[in-house]
Amino acid sequence: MPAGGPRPLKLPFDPIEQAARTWRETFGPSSAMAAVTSIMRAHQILIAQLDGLLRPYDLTFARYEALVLLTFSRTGALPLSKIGERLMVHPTSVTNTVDRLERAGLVRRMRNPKDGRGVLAEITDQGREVVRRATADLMDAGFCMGMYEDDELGDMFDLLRTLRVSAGDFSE
Amino acid sequence: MPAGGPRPLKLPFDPIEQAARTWRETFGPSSAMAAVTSIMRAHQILIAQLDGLLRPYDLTFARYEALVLLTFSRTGALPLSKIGERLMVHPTSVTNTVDRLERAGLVRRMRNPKDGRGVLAEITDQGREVVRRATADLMDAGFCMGMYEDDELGDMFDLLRTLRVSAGDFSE
DNA sequence: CGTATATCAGAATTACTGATATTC
DNA sequence: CGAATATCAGTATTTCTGATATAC
Repeated sequence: MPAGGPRPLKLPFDPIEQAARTWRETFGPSSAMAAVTSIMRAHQILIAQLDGLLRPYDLTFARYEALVLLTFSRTGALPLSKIGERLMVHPTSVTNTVDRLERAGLVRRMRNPKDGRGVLAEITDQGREVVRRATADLMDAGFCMGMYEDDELGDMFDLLRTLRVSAGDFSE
Repeated sequence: MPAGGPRPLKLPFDPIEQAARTWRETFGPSSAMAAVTSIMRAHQILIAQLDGLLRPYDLTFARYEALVLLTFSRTGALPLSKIGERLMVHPTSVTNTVDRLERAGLVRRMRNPKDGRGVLAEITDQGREVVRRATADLMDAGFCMGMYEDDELGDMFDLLRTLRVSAGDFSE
């Protein structure tokens, strides 16, 4: 489990900024490299903190996202294929995630009455309760983004949206 | 190896934006959640594309970063502890990374003459050549950030810097 | 028949928790 | 002696590559 998190290092300088400086001298323009490295590090920080918050519920952020997705569905159940599509994870990862949630009693596998090939994952009452409590904790923690103003969060979403569009995540 | 990458899904809508809408109705304000989810997805996209570009060199982005760090050092050699500090990865991950690079002949382990406890990783001539070629490829691909203007990349770096400062990565 | 849906086996990456030998 | 530096064993998570059984 991606646990405790990268302990604070408290370097006396910004390591990414310094690398960017050296980079510029060696290879040339470096703003793309600095931005990419920043995203990598931001992801690492957030995963560590979010997984830490979710550990009391024996959830990772990935499993939490799947549970939330089921909560949002009309009937509390979705085909595994749809889960993979929405969360953009590999089919085998969906199987894995649902295995783990099922073992914990948070979801239940069912035949898909609409499609004999398919399987539905349905959230249980216990699953709904866990999502409720985990979400309360995450929101109390401001999703680990409490250092930002609301408009900055909007700016970040807008900026990253360009990348997601280019990757072909969705049209329009 | 984090291979090929998440294939484009071409949903007819933005799944993160839609989740944010539902989220707002169910739990409340959602800009932090949308920003976090965007960072997660951006990381996933970038890792897949960068690792894809580096696969011909049998490198992952993590191993590439370590190699670049050595390139930037005065003597081409650094203590493993320093590598872990700069790249902000776990000591066991450094050992792992250096193992892999050493097996590929890109770095060489040496005693640290300044500290009998320590080990230096020194980049080899072959390692320098691989970095040179891999970097050329990455720069040709604009680090997979070619959809952004330079000022947008700067904005992104500045925005994410706030998160890194809050996480205690560095002071000032 | 060809495609889609899961699942399984097997492999790789990354990282965390201890525990340990060595050296400062 | 206490702290730092790797390393090792073991575990967890996630993902990818086939291969496969089932059903559309």
